[in-house]
Amino acid sequence: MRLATWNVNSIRSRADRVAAFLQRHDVDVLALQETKCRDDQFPEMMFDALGYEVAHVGHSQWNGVAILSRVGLEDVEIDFPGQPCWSGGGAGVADQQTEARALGATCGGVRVWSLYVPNGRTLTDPHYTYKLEWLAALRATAGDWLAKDPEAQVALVGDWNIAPQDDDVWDMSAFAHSTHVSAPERAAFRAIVDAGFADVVRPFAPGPGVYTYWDYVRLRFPRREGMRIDFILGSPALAARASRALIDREERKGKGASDHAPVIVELAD
DNA sequence: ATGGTAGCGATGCTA
Repeated sequence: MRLATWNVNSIRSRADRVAAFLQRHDVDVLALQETKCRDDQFPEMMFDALGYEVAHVGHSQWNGVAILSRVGLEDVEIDFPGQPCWSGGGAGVADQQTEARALGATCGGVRVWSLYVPNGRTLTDPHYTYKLEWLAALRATAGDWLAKDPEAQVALVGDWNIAPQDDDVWDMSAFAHSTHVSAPERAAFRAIVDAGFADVVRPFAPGPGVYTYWDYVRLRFPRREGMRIDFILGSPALAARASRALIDREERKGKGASDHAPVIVELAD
C-alpha cells in the first residue's frame, strides 16, 4: 500500500495537480492538509471519478483536512479525542467547535490521521500555547491507542509545523527566536516519537538539505532554503512495513505549486 | 532594497 501526505494549500486551486500526483505515484491513500474550504466546496467528484472515496472536514476558508482512499474509508472521525479548541479569538466569543485540523479514517487496515498542527505564529502568541497543548493532547490520545493495542496499525501524517532537527532547516541562525525549532516544540514532537511513533520517511530520505516546505517568498525554493516539517509517523507495527519512501520535490516546481511537497511511503503487505 | 508570494474573499488575515 502506498500512503502519502500533502499540505496542498487550497484543494480548489490545486485539484488538477492532486489528481495528476495520485496517478503519477499510484497512491492508494492520500492525506491532505490546508484544503481551505468547507465540506460543500470540496471537489469530490473529480476524485470519485479516479476511484477514490473522500472524507473531509472544513468549516471555513481556514485549515481543512481530508483523506482520499481507494482501499476503503471507514470509521471517519473529525477531531481526535481530547483535541483542544482554539479559544484565543477573544473573550466573550464562545465558539467551542474545534478547528478542522484532524481527520481519522481506517483505510486498508491502517488507521490514518491527517493532521494539520497549529502554526504557533510567534513564541509569545496565544497560538503558540495552543500549538503545544494540541500536541500534548495528541500525544496522550495516541499513546492510549498503543497502550490498548501495541500491534495497532496507526499512521499520524501531515504538516507538523515543527523542524525536529537542526538539519531540518537550511540555516539555524535564520530561526533565532522563531517558532518551528524551539525547544518546547521539539520536545512535544519527540514525546510523540517516544510514545512509539517513528518517522518512517527519514531513513529513506536522510538530510541534510532534504525539505518538504519552501516559503513562496524570497526565492526559497530555487535557493534550496526549505524546512522539513511534514512527516509520516508510524506505530511499531506500521513502521515495520515501510519498504521505501520519498519526498516529491518535483511537485514544488512550476506555476501553481503548493509551498509544500508531498511525502510518500510504501508499506509492504 | 526592512522587502517578497499565495489563497481566500472582500480588506485584511493567515502562512
